[in-house]
Amino acid sequence: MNPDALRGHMDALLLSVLEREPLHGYAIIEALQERSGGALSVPTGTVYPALRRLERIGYLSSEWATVGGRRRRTYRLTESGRRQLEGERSAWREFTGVIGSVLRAEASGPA
Amino acid sequence: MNPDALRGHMDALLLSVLEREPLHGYAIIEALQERSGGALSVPTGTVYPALRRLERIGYLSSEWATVGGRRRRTYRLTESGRRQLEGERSAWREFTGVIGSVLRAEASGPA
DNA sequence: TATCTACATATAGACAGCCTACATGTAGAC
DNA sequence: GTCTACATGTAGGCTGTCTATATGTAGATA
Repeated sequence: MNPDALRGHMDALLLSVLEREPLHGYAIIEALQERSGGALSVPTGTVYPALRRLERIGYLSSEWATVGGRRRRTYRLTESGRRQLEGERSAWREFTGVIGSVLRAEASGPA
Repeated sequence: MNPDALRGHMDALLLSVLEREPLHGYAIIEALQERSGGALSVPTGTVYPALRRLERIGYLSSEWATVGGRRRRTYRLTESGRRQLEGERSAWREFTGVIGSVLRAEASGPA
């Protein structure tokens, strides 16, 4: 998967994976991998800064927890983040529709 | 349309629009707009450098023409570009499949 | 005990590509 | 004379993803 292709869609992925339940960064990476059938390997250097950015914007909130001696920062969707996720979903549908319409235009041409 | 979303898909759009026939930059911009139902307004500062990049890579070739007193640089797909377009199309299908699978995962969760 | 792997977070700096803004020029309409 | 459409191009900004690196715990295994 070309990294550049993810540009602008990372937010949607992260918000989406947090829709069901709060998760910490490491678990988010695993969840993305799992949900994508192994196709998405998002590096930590992408995920952690992105989560902080989303928190700064107000789409996520976080709190520290210690589990088994290890420190985790658990992120949770805010109300604003939940609304944003809806927006991301419809933006995704529009995006795929638009690009798809260009890519699918038959080589034979219109009437 | 969020500009960042186009990242990494510009090549596919440009190659696709040139599949049918050679076009010059200005006409490519109009074709993108038309094929997308008006949704895609790609600025010249994006298109012209991208076309040059694609030519440098070898996916496009170009030649100057003068029509009605105006100079045009007409771009045409090379054989390599045609193969690349096939690759871009399958990459697009994979991309939408992967992102879609993450975004569509039901909030109710698996068994 | 030492070492390795999985778990867990974080930052600095590189990199790439899309964008805004600007520059330049012709043709034709009004 | 001015305005719009046509037509190409570059410089520099911006931003987000990536690579590489740093740090540290827990548990398995030799």
